[in-house]
Amino acid sequence: MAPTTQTAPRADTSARILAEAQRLVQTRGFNGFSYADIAAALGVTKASLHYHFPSKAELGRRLIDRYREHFLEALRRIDESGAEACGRLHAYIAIYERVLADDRMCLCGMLAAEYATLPGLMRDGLRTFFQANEDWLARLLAEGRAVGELDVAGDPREAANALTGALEGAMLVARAHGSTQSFRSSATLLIASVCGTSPRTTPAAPHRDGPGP
Amino acid sequence: MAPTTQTAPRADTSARILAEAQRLVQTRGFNGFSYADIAAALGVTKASLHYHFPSKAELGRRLIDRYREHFLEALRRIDESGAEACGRLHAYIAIYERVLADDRMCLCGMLAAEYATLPGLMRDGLRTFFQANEDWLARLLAEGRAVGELDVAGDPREAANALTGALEGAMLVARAHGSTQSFRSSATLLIASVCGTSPRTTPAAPHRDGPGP
DNA sequence: TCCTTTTTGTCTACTAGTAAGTAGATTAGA
DNA sequence: TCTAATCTACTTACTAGTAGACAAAAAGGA
Repeated sequence: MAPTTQTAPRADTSARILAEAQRLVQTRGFNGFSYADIAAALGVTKASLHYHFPSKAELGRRLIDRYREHFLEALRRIDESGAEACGRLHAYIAIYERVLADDRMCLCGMLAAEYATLPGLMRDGLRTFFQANEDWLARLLAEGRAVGELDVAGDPREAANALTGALEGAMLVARAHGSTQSFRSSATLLIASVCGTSPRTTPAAPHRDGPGP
Repeated sequence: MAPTTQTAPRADTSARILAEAQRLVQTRGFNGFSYADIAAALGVTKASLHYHFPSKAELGRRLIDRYREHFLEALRRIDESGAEACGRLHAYIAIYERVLADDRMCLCGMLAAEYATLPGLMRDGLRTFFQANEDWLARLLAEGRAVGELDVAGDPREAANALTGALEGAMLVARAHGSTQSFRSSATLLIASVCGTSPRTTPAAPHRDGPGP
């Protein structure tokens, strides 16, 4: 294997593996990279990766769980911002926008495409992510409608599901299109469809603590 | 290789390869299957596949081109149906619905996720597909708005782009969700957002001549 | 403090299996 | 007899995953 000089063990290897693996999944898909790719990027051997994450399936599951936790943290921050429904919706969409600005697809959106080829553990994790995501969004829509701020027809859960799908799809085609602008204009239209007036609060400040969500 | 008894050459092998390859891309992604999978499903050898499609990249490109042609044919049929804008929009969405009913993702939506890993030839084909798709849809939206039938705000091209993305994304999450209903309710909301009243014509009859689009 | 033991993380060197792709013989039909 | 289509048998490269040696640090005991 490549590195012939023995490097000192470093405590953050697990974290570095996760970060690089997440980047690879978000840009190339779970079937689009190998342990060798991670190893090369990090300057370690494949065996070392297997020490930290025995199988690719376990690594994948960890990535999903971590992504969901980061995502839910971001949602919690939005809740705590005290913004009105429309501002919170803008902040929600800004999360997606930051992912795309980094030339990435949503981790779980990418994995959703590969769903049929994923190990069972990962499939369960995916469903949990989308469920939690849509739960939060449905609550936001319901509250926004209750105070007369948002225009949501029918079941908020269905609207949340549609909005999630629309955002994931907007990222998908924007990446093939090679234009972030494509996503931005789609997002604007989606916002306008539920949020007639312009937001009364600015979106939450973009946080950049880690690689995701 | 598996088949030891020499089978008689059959003229439709190319077509059978394309059909099976398309099914595999739509269910597993371009990186989620191999020539061996197609060979096994068809009872031929890998070498035989390479005779018809020298490389996987060429096979992929052929799949995209064919898919686009079938798709545009379907759009032409909708145009020729003489339905009003709202009915044509329903028929357009019915195309996606039929793909999903077959437990498949849109071929190009799937490939869009894998975009970064695709050979150049395939990337070009993908962009052409989305361009043609959105061109048609933008024209429909513009016409529908001109006759006062559709409620489209802003540039019809941007609305078409957003709608395409929303439908692709709705398929994506519906597949992970395991429920066709998820797609259907999203589609209903999307239609309602531009097409206030119910359609005055029934959607075009589902054609089933081939494997796609 | 010095010495031993254990733990942690890494490496080299391998396995078995699969990937795409090729060379060349063989068959069947026009 | 020629050509299209198929087969057998292979190559090279990569896949996930493993066994076991090694080094450094941490922990514990005298």
